Amino acid sequence: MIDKDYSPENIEQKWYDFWLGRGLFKADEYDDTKPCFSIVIPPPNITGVLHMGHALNNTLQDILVRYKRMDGYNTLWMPGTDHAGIATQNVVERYLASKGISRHDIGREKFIEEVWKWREKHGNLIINQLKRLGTSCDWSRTRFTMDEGLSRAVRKVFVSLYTEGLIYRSNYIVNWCPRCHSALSDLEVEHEEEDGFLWHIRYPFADGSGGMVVATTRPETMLGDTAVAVNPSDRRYRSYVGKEVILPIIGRRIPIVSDPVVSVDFGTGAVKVTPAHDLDDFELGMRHGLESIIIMDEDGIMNSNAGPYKGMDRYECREQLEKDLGKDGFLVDKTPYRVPIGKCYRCKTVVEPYLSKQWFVKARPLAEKAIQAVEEGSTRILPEHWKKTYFEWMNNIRDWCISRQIWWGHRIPAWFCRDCGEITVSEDTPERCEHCSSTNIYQDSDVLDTWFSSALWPFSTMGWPDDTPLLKKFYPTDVLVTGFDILFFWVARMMMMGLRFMGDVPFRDVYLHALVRDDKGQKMSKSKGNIVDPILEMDRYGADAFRFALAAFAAMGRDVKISDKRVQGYRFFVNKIWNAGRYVLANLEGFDPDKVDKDSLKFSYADKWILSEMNRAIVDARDALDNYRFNEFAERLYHFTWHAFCDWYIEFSKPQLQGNRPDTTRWVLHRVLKTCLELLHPVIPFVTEEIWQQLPGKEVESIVVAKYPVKDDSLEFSSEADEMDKVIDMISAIRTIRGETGISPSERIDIVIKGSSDEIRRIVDSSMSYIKDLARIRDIAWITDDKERPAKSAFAVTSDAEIFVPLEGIIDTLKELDRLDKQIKRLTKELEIKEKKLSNRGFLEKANKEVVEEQRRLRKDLVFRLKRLKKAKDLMQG
RNA sequence: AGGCGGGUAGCUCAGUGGGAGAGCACCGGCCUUACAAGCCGGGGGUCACAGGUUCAAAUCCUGUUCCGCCUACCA
Repeated sequence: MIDKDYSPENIEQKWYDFWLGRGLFKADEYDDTKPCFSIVIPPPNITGVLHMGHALNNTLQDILVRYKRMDGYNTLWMPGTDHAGIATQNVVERYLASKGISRHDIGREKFIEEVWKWREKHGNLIINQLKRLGTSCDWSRTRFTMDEGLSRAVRKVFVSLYTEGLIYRSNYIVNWCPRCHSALSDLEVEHEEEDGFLWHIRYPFADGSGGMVVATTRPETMLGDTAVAVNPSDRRYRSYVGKEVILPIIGRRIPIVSDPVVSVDFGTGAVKVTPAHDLDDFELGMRHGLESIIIMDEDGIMNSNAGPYKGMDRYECREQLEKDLGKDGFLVDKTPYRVPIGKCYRCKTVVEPYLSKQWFVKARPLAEKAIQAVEEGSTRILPEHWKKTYFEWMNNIRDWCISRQIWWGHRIPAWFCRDCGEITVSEDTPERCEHCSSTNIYQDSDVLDTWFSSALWPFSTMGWPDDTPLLKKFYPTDVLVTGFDILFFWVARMMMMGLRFMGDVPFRDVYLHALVRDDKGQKMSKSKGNIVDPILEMDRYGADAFRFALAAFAAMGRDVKISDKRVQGYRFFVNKIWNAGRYVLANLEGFDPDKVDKDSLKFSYADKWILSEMNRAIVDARDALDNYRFNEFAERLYHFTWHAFCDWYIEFSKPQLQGNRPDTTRWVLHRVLKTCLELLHPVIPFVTEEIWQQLPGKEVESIVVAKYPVKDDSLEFSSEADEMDKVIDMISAIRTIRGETGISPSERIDIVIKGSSDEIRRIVDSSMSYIKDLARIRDIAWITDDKERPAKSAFAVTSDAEIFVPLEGIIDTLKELDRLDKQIKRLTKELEIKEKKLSNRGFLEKANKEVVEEQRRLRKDLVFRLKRLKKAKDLMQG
């Protein structure tokens, strides 16, 4: 027997340990008897702490994996973590700083050691939090992007792409974070607009004949200007092209060039050109053969090219420069302006476009196949509308800057020769330059973008570049479940790398879920203070309720809005399951389903009804999961479990257990509860296991590996189920009368029924006990003639019967008339709509026959009920 | 600038051609031995707005408007 009260903390850890102990989450690459299903986890950062995004992401994956595992698949859910270069380096630097140490104090090697130490100590936090959620990963295979095997994959990929010319090193404008001290890829920059200014600065002509005014949002960059550009079609400036201006303060003579990229109508129509500090300017500079002058260092401090501003921070320089320009009369205007700002997505520092030598991946050739794969449907992107976004980005893809000027990460396998200056790229550490054989070589100090190794995740985790049995069996994976925010960062790049190195897509489906927001739809953030902490939610309500809430809100393509209160709501559901379990178990003592001869069972109406409902729930649940409709899955089972099984069947079972076929009832209770638990297990793993373990008649050691329910045609009784629906309608109708006329629930009453057919009488007669029990009826009398209708009585009509509650003195006649009027009014309105529809010739001719038939049937029903209601009203007034 | 998503009950959202739904909140009645974390009953919506297609529109098309997000080199 299970405890009276449900408390998650008593069961969650227990069963998780049990599952791990039995190795139930393990995949078997040598098993050839089953179909396969595989997923790789989106690896969380080792610095990460479980947030709602992780919780949603992993809950959805776990639902799929548990479903497939139960459905007989050889299932691999590959777990692991990501080394998160910049983020981790930041964290460890902060930690060292608290002890008064900088990474430069201890040097690269020692620092890396410190990071590994840190990882040993803290890197498992998030993994443990995932376990708390109940995730059924094959933990024995846990990978880390910095593992030797994965590092080998990184080196191999780098070398082959380099050899093919798809990786190159070049001087280019990159997004530079002066705080992280590193280049960033385009994706790692967050764009937003801020209040700023547009400065108008006059550059005098070199020949002293006047000057021209340029507009800029970053005046300090003028120190690196090497030209002024105008649009060739701009009449105002046409004659100036070819002349020179003198750069104020610096005094450098720079040319005026013309280029179509310049907008005539922005600012003054003349733009200052700083090739070393702006992407457009750099490209313009290339076209016009302009010099690039770098004016600040890697910390954003002005260098000697900045003349008098050397040593100033870029913003300090901006202020001072503005003063100086004003003093010398060069500053013509300063107007407020919304300035687009790029910020480092890690530390929010304003990035500086910066000219430097970096490694790039030539993305376009790789993108082509990735585009094609989605076009052809080798990989499906769901929800579909993300396809367009994917294509949009892929079609306009730019080269990917992969070098980072930090220490923590995969060091670039390239060596420079001090003698000949050439580069040697090699998987293994080379002893000499492959160009001049000099031994005077040194390795590039940069590391690779973390996403470079993440891009290999679906196959590097399975042992690539070795040709492992795991790869053979489980690549490509079946589905990738991840947030849409890393569609480009990660999904697109895995597609490119998978196709290039495995010759096949990394996954058949990509299911992109939404972001988790608060209940007002706002993004969660620490500064807003609206964070919902998943660990706290699990502490309060249990992992089961928490998971169910996430699944129930995960409608495809919509944000997941969640609040503490909503999780609590589903805690009530889990509690409901718990209590249903208690009820069934209490009635199953001494019962062994294996000893029951199924053919000898004599199912009642109610039995047949719930078994048929069960079949429908099974079909719907499977259909929902097969199509990633998690919310439908959750809601469908919620409804079946609570409102079909608990609200109706368990109540039906009570009189049945007292009747003459208790064993049949037990069999049904057992069967339906077991099925409920198995259906729900993917989303509610713990409580389902706790109850399931106590059920008699288990075939396997755990619900984790129980067969996922399939529709059982031998338990399908649709016509009897329909008849039971009529009984349910009648019980509801009687309850409504009771509720609306204020008859005390404890009072048993007599009713009179006039059926519309012999059929209904037969049905009611054989369902008498249910009606009496659930509607609290003492006696049911039948009438066949309208003359027998009781005069002063409350009245209700269903599609099949009229129900009278003759309680003179107890019912208020006026109130009852009012009640009847309200119903008559409502049904009349409905009937009008039907009449209109059915008198429409176009409808009769063009609509489907079934639809017309259905409308006719509904009209007939309405006519019947209206007629009876009016009659009841007449009688009441009479 | 372009793209995408959304506007349905008081709140949060399902529903994508044929009778407007759920959960929560609200109102009324119940401690009926699985469950008061519960049971029974009830009220509540011009489906953003305007056109169009159709026998039929919350659903498809066009436009308007408001909100959110993403991409973009107008300094």
